[in-house]
Amino acid sequence: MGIIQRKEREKEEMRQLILDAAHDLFREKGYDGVNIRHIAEAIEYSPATIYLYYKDKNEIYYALQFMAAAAKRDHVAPAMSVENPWERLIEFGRLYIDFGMQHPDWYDLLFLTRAPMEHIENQECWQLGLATHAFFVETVQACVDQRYFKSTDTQAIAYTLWCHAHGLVSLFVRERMRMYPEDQRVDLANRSFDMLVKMATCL
Amino acid sequence: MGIIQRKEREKEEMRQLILDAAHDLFREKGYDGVNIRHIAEAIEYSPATIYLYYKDKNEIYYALQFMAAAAKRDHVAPAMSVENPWERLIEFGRLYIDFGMQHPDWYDLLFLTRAPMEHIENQECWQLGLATHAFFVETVQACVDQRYFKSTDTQAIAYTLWCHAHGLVSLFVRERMRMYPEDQRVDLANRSFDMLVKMATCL
DNA sequence: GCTGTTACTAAACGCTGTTCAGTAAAACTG
DNA sequence: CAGTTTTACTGAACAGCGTTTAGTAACAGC
Repeated sequence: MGIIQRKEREKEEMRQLILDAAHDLFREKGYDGVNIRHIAEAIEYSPATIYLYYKDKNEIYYALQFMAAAAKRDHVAPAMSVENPWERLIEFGRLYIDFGMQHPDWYDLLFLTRAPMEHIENQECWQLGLATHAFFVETVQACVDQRYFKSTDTQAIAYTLWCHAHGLVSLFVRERMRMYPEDQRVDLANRSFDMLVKMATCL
Repeated sequence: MGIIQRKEREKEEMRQLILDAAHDLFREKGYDGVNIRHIAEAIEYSPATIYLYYKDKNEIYYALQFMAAAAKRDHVAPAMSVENPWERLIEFGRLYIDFGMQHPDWYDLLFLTRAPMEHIENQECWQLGLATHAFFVETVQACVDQRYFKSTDTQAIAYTLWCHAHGLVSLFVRERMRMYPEDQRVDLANRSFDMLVKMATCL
């Protein structure tokens, strides 16, 4: 009676096949450049077949968003092992920005896409993001506890730092830094990060 | 020989008619919800007529982007008359964020839309944005000159402040603040702004 | 071997942005 | 005013999109 199990497995493999193809195409052409027919062609099935495994295009987006969230978690993971909370916070911020700069499309998907957010909050992707965010807030809390800040408003401190990092990456990702020569942009971003670290010390 | 002038004028009026209709529709339904046929219906012309006045949909977007830039300039204009550079800077930041919160669709269009940026840099909209940005940088420079900051890296200071404000607004606009209860979001944004002002004092 | 289920697809639908051939009015010319 | 050209506009179409449906061929169970 292993047929049902086999079918189940094949179904899951097919879902993964679609996702992998979508992922590859996305890295090549960006999100806007990919459509269902492209994905279908890549896996050598008809477009209609896709809809037997994913309700609609959004569901594929959500799955990719989850992959992006996992990639981000892995990228910032090294920061978690830093003992000192202050240094951990700095390393976390540095890696967060580094992730956004190196994977603008994923960052876009996670934080800038206008995809319908209503249906996403109970999903794995959002949970994963929340977990990373919780780790971030906990690190800020540890810094507050150890008197690295004058302020004790953990929530506001965390949000302020996040605003800076997110603003930095998204201005870069969405190309709103054009008033600065291209070869200065990364340097400016680095100086800005250092500056925020200094600012934070007297917060 | 006033016919040519009249035709010229009528052509300009038609362009404005299209733009006004697009603007109204956009405020109602958001950018994604508006298409050429909607605009055509609103002005009671056929869709093809639109293309006699605007090369393509992007050109209409650019024109709307210009309107958004003008609206933003007008919104932050009161800050320009503040004498003291430090207070001017704070007021400018406050109004910038206020604009983003009150007109998320316009802010989106100006700073978050993935519209092709290549063709925009020589246009009025970009010039307008540059002018506002220049005013911002000049204000930071005035603060630097009057020793409001310890640092003298005007560029990095300006960019850091912009990152924070932009991050704050865009997290709000693109609904990535869902981990905070809705009624706390504005308050958190305010606390974060106050915090950044404090941080900046010891920069 | 027959029957019902499953996996898949060709073709279509309705929606986009955009183009083009055709038309009727307006402007120019004599 | 009559004849010609130029202008302003449109209906119908095209290609590309996400998605649905009717139908088919292979498979599973008896």
